[in-house]
Amino acid sequence: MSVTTLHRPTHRDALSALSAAFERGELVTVFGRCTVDYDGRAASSLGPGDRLLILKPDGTALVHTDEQRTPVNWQPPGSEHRAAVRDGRLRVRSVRGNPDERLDVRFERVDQVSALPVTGGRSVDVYGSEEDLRQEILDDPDLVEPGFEPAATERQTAAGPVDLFGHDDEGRPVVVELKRRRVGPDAAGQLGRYVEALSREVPDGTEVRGVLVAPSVTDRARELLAEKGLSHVPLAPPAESSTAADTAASGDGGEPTTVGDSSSEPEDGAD
Amino acid sequence: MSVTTLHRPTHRDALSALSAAFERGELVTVFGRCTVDYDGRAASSLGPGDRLLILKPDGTALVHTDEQRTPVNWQPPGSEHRAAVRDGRLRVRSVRGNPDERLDVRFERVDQVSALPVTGGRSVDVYGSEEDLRQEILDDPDLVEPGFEPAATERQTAAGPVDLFGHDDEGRPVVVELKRRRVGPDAAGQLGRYVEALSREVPDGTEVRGVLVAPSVTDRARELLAEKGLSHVPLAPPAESSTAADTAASGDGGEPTTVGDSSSEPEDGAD
DNA sequence: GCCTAGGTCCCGTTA
DNA sequence: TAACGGGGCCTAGGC
Repeated sequence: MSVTTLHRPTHRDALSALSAAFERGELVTVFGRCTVDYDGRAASSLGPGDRLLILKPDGTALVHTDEQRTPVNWQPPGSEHRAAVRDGRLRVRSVRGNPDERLDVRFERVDQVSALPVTGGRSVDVYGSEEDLRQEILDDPDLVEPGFEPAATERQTAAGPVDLFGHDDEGRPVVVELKRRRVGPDAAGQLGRYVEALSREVPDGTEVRGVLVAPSVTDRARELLAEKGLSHVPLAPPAESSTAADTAASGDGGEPTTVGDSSSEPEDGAD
Repeated sequence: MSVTTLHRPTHRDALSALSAAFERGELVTVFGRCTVDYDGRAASSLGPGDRLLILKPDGTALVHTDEQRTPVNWQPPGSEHRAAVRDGRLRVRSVRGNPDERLDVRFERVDQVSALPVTGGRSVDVYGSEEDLRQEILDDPDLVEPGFEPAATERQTAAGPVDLFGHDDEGRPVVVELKRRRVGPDAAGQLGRYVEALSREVPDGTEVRGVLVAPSVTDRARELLAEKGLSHVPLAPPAESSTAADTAASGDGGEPTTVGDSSSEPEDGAD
């Protein structure tokens, strides 16, 4: 029910702990000196070093070094973890099909094995997404342009679903592509594909307009939009969406301690 | 020099361990009941639960639950980690600028704090990348089409750098876009942009051809290619690039133990 | 610093 | 199942 940790276990003991933890549906961390080999969509191999292996009960495997947000090697959810002792070393193998992929982590030394009973919420609602931008516009269509009237979201076309479809103040069909952040040439191309597809579904001679709603666009994207006769409306998702969690900075309780890069700035409790 | 672990430490002791570990440049894991709040490019908040927090000396912060490869919350490298005890609870705050972002993890209970001295290689060479595909073609240009002659890689155009540029057996300019895996409409659009840009840099009337080299393309992508007069050459990166690490399956040493989803298959030592 | 595109992208949704 | 597009994408390489 609580955390189980083995320090410098034998490889056999580490194996036992691993197996037991997984039967309990717990998350497992293994730290020690290991090599990592991956073969699947691509292939890689990593020489000996001390790294952190994380095994999740959903089949996820992560190998982390002391740098980067991205694991140096991994296996996605749905994989099957197997552990064994081979040649006196703990070997953790994570395998999946479709595509066929295999990750092998071979420990020559195990410093720590921990079994962590994870509970509680695992999904976050994120504010500031493209969906929030859509809602913002549906609440006030004039943000796109005066007289704009939304007709459908996710309207299907031969080129795929259009974020927002409607008509302008003169009744012309308008395709709106939404982006939560600054966009490059790809977004202009995407909008262009939708406009072209819709142009073919509409009576000959009917002009279909295209509007890219995004906080900003790069120069190249702007050129592309101009070439294709598309326009850009600068608009960002709302900063907050009702629920905020910003009630800090009250009451002391201990001097903050800076860790990591020792900044030269003076420390104080604020912010 | 080795692993340091605290079990059920007080919040103050956890704080001390954290600070000490970071001064030693070690990776830190914290497991316990916590809430997580993020505010930056977007915003989110996560209610109480038992989760694994990983703090790297390069400024990376990861909050993992028992599911998914992607952390439920995080902070990219370059952030600054600070820890403090507020209202009797351990609070880890990770902040960065450009963009301004903040991650707060507040523990109401700390089950374990570990400091892990990570060493050894942290970067992998991956085989099967787009670069390997390029090399494959440079070694044998006929793979694109008989008589194809490469002239430049990363050739600059107004629309950006072209993966591979050359001429066909009749001397016509050819733009080659490389993809390591099956591609969709976006790749067709990308190639189209390059072809169009190059057409403008070339004498009037000179036809610029476009070739998409990829293992396969989706139906929609195929249609787009056809519309734009572009072609597809089915070709994948080489399966292996000299260095292989596949010498397992020799010698027993212990019965493999299946952990995780208990598969009904009989276990044996092979593969 | 921004821009551009690749990635073992991951991930959810829909046809 | 495959395909398509979003993502706090992350990350590397240029300019």
